[in-house]
Amino acid sequence: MSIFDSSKNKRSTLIKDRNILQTTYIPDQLPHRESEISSIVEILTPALFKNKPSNILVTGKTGTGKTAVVNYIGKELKKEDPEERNCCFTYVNCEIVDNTYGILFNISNQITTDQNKIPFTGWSLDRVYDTMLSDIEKGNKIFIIVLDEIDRIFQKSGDDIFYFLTSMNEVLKNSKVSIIGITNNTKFAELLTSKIKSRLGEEKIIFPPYKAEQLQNILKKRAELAFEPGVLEEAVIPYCAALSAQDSGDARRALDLLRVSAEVAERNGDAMITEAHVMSARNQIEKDTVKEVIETLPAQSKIVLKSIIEIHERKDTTVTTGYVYSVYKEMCNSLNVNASKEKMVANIISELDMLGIIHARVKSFGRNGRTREIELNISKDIIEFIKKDELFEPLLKHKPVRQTKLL
DNA sequence: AATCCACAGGAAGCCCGGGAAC
DNA sequence: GTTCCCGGGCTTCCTGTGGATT
Repeated sequence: MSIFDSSKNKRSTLIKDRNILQTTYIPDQLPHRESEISSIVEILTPALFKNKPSNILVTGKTGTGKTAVVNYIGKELKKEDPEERNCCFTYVNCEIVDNTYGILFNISNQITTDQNKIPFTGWSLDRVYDTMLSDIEKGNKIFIIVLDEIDRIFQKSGDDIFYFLTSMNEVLKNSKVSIIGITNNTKFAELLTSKIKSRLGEEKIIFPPYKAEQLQNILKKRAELAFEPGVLEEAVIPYCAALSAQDSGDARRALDLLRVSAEVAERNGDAMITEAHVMSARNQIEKDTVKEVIETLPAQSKIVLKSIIEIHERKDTTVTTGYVYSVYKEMCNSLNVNASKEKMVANIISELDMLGIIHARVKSFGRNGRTREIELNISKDIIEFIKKDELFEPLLKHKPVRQTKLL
């Protein structure tokens, strides 16, 4: 008898292969990205003949298939040149490693085959540069280096790595280096110095967001592989696609929606996935993201939010900035936290508004001044969720103690 | 039309912690 | 270890504003 038994027995009857619905899965075909693929392939083809392709900057919003397309091309490139005689494809995600050393370490360890690898830490950057340079030279081929989420490095470590990587070719004789930068920040190019901008962005490929019908095709392809036949109600995929297209055109989110819908159906023990499941999946996803946003809010913001909730529950008055501030100050007192000034609280209120947690609009009350009228924009169970935050535990504990004292 | 309330919202300065340079 | 510098959080200061009231 194992604690997993009962759960194991009611294992999925709907989903055949869960992996396919994960966002990390790279499919064999990437529908509606044919033109992007062929432009990148065209740019990269010289690499197969040991000529240096132009550097490419790939931009587009999240979930438009940038990473998938580039990795797919990488896979195909390897098929064309299985022994990596003429070109070698290297992928680094800069979100995970975001300092210059880490990136060089990562690239060079993918490139070098032999023993003298760069250690995880300890060398000076110059030595890493030199080692890498000679490794690349020794390779005697074209190195295509993909830097995903390229804007991350820039934020943390500036642009010296770009400078290094792009200027390598001036020194190299046998080998050459091409860079493919991927970013979802459309303004990324503007942040770079003009010299690097022109080097890095020799070619620019922009990935537009998917339209509803394109999302539909993508989902359909995945669903055929992932689900048992006949478990999807006909309207489910169009519905998922429409919802996602109207939000963002983000294929990742569309897939998440489909996957969570299936999970909801499974948990209910239903034999088919229906529109209703999609609806509740959507609610759940939204709730989860809101929860996460709230959970990661700084303490001050949480206290402001809690103040707003408290006033809101008094029901008798409208919530205004001044009112919030007075409640906020009291609460800081009882929590033993030092309170910020009015302006700060006003800023936090604006922030909460931008996050969509509250709805604040400026309204004039005539002689009674001009201030923001604040409404909550979250559901009841999320309000309960905030109240349970560990930050406010002292408040819960204090009240009963005081009461017993009074008695 | 003028007044006045209770802030909004922008600019500038202060302070503190962390990392780099010495 | 000390100093310097930088960035970001926060405060201070200031001007602006819509509309009920006078």
